[in-house]
Amino acid sequence: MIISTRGRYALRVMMDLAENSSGDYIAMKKIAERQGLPLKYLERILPVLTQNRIVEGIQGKGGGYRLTRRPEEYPVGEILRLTEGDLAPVTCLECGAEPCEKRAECRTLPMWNKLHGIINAYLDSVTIADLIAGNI
Amino acid sequence: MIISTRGRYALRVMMDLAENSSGDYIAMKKIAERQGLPLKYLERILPVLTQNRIVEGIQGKGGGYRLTRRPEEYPVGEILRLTEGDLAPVTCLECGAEPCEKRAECRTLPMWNKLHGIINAYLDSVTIADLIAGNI
DNA sequence: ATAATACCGACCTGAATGGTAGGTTGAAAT
DNA sequence: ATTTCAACCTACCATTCAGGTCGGTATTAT
Repeated sequence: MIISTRGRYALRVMMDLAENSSGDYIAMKKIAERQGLPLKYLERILPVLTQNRIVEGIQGKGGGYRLTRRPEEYPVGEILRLTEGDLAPVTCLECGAEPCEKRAECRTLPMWNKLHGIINAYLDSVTIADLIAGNI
Repeated sequence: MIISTRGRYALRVMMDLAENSSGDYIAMKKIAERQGLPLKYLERILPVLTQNRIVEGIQGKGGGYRLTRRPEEYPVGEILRLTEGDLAPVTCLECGAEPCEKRAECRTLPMWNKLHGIINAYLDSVTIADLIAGNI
């Protein structure tokens, strides 16, 4: 399994924000209720999205979250890379990984590299708008 | 990360068996030494390969393992599915998973399905012989 | 008999998942 | 000013999984 609940919940939140965008900020409590997800857990997932300007978060009464782009401008891959970390198929390809000493002669690495590329290319070809429209 | 050491080690073993096939059975101890992998751990990984006739294992002195097909007849995907379980990107798609009650209306499922297909198609297009030949 | 080998089950450690609990900060409504 | 609602933050916790290790048993050639 690659994609944990963190990434899946983040996608659900993004879709909810996209579908209920009236210009107002939307409280996470509303989204949690609508989507049937644990509020406290969502609160732990969302900071990375606000820090990366994926969504805009406003505190205080009447606050909440709002998209910063149009739904068709959010590739699914971008959301997943932020919430899940790299979508690397093997640890060797992860960003922070200490380089494997067999890297130079490794004969499986090209395969993992290509797989990594294929996965990212596909996930970046789908947008939040596509998910909503059922355009898969 | 999708692929753990189980699957990666299994591939290394298969490549080693393919490259050192003289018709004789090859002791796992030899492979562990050559590849620098923990023998005891390999012994825990291999039974699933023998049970599925991927390799043939013979006990006793002079025993060991031997491929049952030619290297070009082993798709990487087959080895990985046996050692890693499904290569499903989300738990919802795993074989033994209890069906999600939102499955019918889930709008991300088609994307996961397609991704799953893409991953399997690629990994099944590469064979052990390709890995050895650097044919990626 | 002995040595070498696959095979098998129990155990162990550390990290990650999937949360929960409780509080702090900030802004708007009263 | 006070209250209320919201994001934000830190610590904790239970369960599962990764990546092994350990010790032994069954089987076969010499």
